[in-house]
Amino acid sequence: MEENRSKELAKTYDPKGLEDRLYKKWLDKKYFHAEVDYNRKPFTIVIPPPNITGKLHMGHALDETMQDILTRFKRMQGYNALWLPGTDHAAISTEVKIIEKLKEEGIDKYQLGREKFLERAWDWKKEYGGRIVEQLKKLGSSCDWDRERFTMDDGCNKAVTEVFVKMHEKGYIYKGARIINWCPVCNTSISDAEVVYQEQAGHLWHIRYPVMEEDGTPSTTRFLTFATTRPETMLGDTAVAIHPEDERYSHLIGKSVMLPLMNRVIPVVTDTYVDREFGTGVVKITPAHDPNDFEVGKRHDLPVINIMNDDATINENGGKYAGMDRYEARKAIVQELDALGLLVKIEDYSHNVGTHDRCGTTIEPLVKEQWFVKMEELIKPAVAAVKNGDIRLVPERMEKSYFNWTDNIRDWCISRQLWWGHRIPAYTCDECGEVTVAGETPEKCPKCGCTHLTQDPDVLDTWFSSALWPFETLGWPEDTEELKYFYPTDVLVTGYDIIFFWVIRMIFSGFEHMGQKPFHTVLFHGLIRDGQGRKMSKSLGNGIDPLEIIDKYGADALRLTLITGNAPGNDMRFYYERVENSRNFANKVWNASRFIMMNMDGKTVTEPAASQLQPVDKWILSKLNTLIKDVTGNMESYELGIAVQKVVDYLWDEFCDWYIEMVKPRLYNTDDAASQNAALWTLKTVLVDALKLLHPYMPFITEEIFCTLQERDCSQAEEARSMEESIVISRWPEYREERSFPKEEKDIGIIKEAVRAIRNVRSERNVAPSRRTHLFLVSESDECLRTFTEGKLFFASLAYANEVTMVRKAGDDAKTITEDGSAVDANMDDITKDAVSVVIPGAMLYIPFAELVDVAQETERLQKEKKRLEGELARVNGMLSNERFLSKAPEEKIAQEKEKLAKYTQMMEQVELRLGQLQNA
RNA sequence: GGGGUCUUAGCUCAGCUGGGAGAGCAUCUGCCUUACAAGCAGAGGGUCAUAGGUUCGAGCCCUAUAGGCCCCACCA
Repeated sequence: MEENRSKELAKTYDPKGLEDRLYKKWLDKKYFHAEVDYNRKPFTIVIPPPNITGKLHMGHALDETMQDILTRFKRMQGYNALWLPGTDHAAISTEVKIIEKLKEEGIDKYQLGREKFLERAWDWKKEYGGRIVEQLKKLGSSCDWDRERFTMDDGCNKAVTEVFVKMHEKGYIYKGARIINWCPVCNTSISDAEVVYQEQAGHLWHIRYPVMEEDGTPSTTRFLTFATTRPETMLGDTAVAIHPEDERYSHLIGKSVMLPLMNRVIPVVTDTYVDREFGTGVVKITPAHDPNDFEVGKRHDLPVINIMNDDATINENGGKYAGMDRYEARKAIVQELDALGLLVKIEDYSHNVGTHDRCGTTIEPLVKEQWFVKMEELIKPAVAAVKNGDIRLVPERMEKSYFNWTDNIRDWCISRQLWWGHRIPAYTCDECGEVTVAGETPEKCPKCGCTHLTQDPDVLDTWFSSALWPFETLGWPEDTEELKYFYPTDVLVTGYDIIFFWVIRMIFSGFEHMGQKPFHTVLFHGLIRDGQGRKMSKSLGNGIDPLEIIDKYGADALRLTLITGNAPGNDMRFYYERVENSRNFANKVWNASRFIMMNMDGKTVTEPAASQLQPVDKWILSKLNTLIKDVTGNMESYELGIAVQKVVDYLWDEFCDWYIEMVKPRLYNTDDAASQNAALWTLKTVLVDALKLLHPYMPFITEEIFCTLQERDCSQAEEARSMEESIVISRWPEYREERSFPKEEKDIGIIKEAVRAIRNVRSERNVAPSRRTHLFLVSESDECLRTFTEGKLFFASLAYANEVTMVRKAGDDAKTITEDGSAVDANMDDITKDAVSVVIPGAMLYIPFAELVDVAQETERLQKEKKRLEGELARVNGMLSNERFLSKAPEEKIAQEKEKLAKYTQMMEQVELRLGQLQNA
């Protein structure tokens, strides 16, 4: 202990080393671990599991910071706080990465085989799954690592199978041939949500098909012309469609046309899907390769001819084009059509092309057998829960986005032609083809009894398991205590970009499988962009690595930066300047603490009697009290940025720039032990509480100071010290009525204004260089304000209401005043003649320096002030004479306005008085 | 095409249910001051996109317009 006290604290705050040391301590002490305890209220957050392939990026950093803030806040409030971490297997993105890596080694996925491939995948998981976890720790995340989960661990696997079987039994999961989005590069189907549309320059080919004559031969004169962006799909055309009410083509209803190149006669059908205004008003119908055409085909019972292989080459249904790549075939087909005189023209055309969000490949719509989840019924409770407020989305506007999704929901394609993921528990009988869905591999086919069954090779969409995350991580489908105690969880924190992918799916899954919502609040955040407002991306190379920022500025500075300066749910730009500011704040807090510890050194600080507290002490304590109330309120309504901004402003502006300055003369220039004790106690008390308020945001620095302070504080009783061995588990400060001092708050507020006014006048007059002003109240009984600047001593007697504030120059008698510290009675008449006045809210300050007076300037100032007051008076009078305002406004507000009226009226009188005096002068 | 959102100081953004235009950074001025120059004390700078409307009163509510961004759907 002696050693600690004598050790000098570094002049600047350096987070290096310190952060890892503290994090290790927290883990060793198991502060983050939560056990079921029915005597305490739980607070639960499940982490949005980062991909095992992922590297920590700014988006994660923000997401984790917000969750950590909530968790730490609730933990300090006494909740049994559980933040449950884990990682996601991320089916497709992981598989893509592994394939890439294999390619580098010259290994082909299919040559390697499924089993070996999965071994590699698990190796990958072991290597990289741990990486992101370590990076989360760098941020200070207070996760319960003992409960870490993985979407493909045994428990989750069990949950997924259970859900699949159950939903299949209920008819919510079905297998069907549908148009799906096919990625020819990844060789898998993807869901609608994984398709991104990109504007691409392409062409519009105008093609004509000969109309069939009565005699069954193609006409050489009558054609039906249409336009297409994908001419190669004509190989699979099974009809041509027109609008039923389109008079231009009514004569062709019931007729057929000849499909060139394939020499297939296909019918002309009528369908309202056709837009008469677009192009020629004729559409070729390719049910196998276009979702709309597929629907048209169903309505008209058209054959579905698939002309494409999985790798986007033309298959045997494409006649002589079989084997060609889709784009080669396109070229060849266009050429041939041109040769046949069937190509009318080619237009440049820019249109939206669907691409795969993972690899950017243009997707091909294909008809395939896939597994789907029927959404219509499932979605209902999820919609209702948000509508009736059972689940709250923050910010509220996200509800619109949410309903936009739910209102247009389509069945969810859940099968993926991948290897890495949860394999679909469906088994096909080799003999009779019967499909059995079961939790365990069936011994024999229930239909024919054959013992040879083959499991469906496909795996499930990665979001299928993530949808179960809030309860599978708590032990479901087992009936665990954890599930009973921690479920439903409390808050889900995530980006608005995965409302559909994840949030909706978790909500309906919670209702379906648990009969209960998975969480009561969803807190959304935006994206982090670079300094130019661009999305951070690998291709742009504009990503900023959070770990680099942590290394340079510390995790606390990064966290503070991410959480401040933007509204919930809005995107934010990342600037180094802002991190610097955060780092500077950390340094400020560090130095304030250093100041306090230096002064406390070797002293026994005890709680002073209320009478020993000086007005400034009461002021800062009262302000703290208000701060506690505000911050707690803001945090409870998820206004995290606003809350911490208030703490920062309080610590920097009020505590450091005013309180510490005001208290210095007391510590350095007097011997009043009681007063010093009161000051030190106030410094310590305020610091500790403010640190606690700050701790959820800046866990490391607050812990370091908190502990150092405890160690050095020899007045602290031994048992009291052990009660709060760490700020992590310390008690959240509470509002205390006995520490509310409205009068002192008002008084010091006025003094601050007064001092500022003095500084302004001095600065404007260029009378003396403006230097730091030290001031403090001499005693509690009188309302004297003693200030000194550059060694000159001023005396101020302060009053409000009907009195005035005066600052007198301390001449030869200054010393007497200093020594006995008593108030000076000043007569108004004595000073008004040679004083400069400054109007401040609620009081008038006279600065009695003749040399400062410039009548013209002062008159101008007062006239400006008069004008402002006139405006204010007009406003307040307007309000108070308005009947509607008087009848509708709350009492408090009316009283407030009346107070203002009185105040302004009085200020006006003073201004006018002073103006008169100046005119006489 | 449907929906959302934004337009406030030079830059990036706060501004909750209408009632005194704010912060950070940048700029300028003055300070080595006994916790902190990563600091301190100040200053300048805004017709709150435009036009209407509701109101005693609008950055905030309503309508329209212009421009930016995002999401969804997607037209062959």
